[in-house]
Amino acid sequence: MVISGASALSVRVFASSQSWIESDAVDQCHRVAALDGMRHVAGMPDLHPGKGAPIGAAMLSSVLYPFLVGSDIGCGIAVFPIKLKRPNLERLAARFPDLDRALTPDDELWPDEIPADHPESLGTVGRGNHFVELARVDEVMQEGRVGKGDLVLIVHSGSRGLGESILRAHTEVHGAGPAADPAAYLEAHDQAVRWGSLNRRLMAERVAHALGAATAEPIVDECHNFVEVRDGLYLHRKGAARGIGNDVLVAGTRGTPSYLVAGHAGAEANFSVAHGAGRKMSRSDALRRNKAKHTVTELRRTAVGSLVVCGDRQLLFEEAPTAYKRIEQVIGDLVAHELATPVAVTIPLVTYKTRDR
DNA sequence: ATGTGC
Repeated sequence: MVISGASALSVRVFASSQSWIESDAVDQCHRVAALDGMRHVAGMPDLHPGKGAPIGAAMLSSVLYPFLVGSDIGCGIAVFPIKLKRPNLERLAARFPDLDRALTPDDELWPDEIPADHPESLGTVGRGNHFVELARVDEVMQEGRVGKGDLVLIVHSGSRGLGESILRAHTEVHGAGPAADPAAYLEAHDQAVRWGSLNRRLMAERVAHALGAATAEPIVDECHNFVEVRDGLYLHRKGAARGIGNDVLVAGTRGTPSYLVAGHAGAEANFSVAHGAGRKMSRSDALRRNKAKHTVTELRRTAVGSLVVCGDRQLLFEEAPTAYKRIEQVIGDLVAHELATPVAVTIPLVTYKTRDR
């Protein structure tokens, strides 16, 4: 849908009529489009309402607005090839390391240099929709990246407390207003982006090491919460990855497939692709409805046979597959709008959310 | 989303 008129608001949502997009999220896109300096708002097929700003949107503006990126600056998804001899799911799930415990300088994996001099919570996954997943490549549509049957680690996490502190420092003074000193914000932002990427790599190394496997360079590592300077304008991405010749892992849920796609989005889509299935229910709705619908046992052993490591019952209900849209629909919309082409499908084997207790 | 808010 293209909505523009006397107000010159430019909003486009890349979703078919069959895709459920909450009107609150579209309203948020229009409010963002009315901000000073805003040129164009592109909603991805996983668009859903966020706190103030929509999630699953790329927003191009001559003015830099930190709140459009949000607190988890540098959040993204990386994919690491991993080789295991004979994957026994129960045994592997039990061997996952404690990713709620931060690395310390005593750890073998402790890096020589840490962006932003922020050693706190390094190597931890966080909460919410973050996860580390061992998955198997189930189908290959385009050769050259992964092969059918290959195992991968999918790491979805961000900059933890660092990005939050960067946004808070801005918000305390300027609220939802523009960055008073864009260069200073961008410098801190860039460090959070590097910190997030390092964090994902460290988690992959922690897991691979615990599972007795070798680590490899990621085949994909794309942020979906960041701002990019493009032709002198600020392209804010909030739950929207770059999709300009690069591959992106579009995450399904803890119980459904994920898709590796090749992005080829243009200006109308603000050069972006979706980052996941997108929430269909708010966390509170998901908690209430899924408590009535599922047992903990069901959610810990999913419909595709995967195991979910999650010692937090509430998080398990909030993150249940039924709280999300169908990933096939999101991918279908990306394809229909020529934003991306599927490369491979992965099926979860073991997903780590938070330590078992 | 968050060394988590009232």
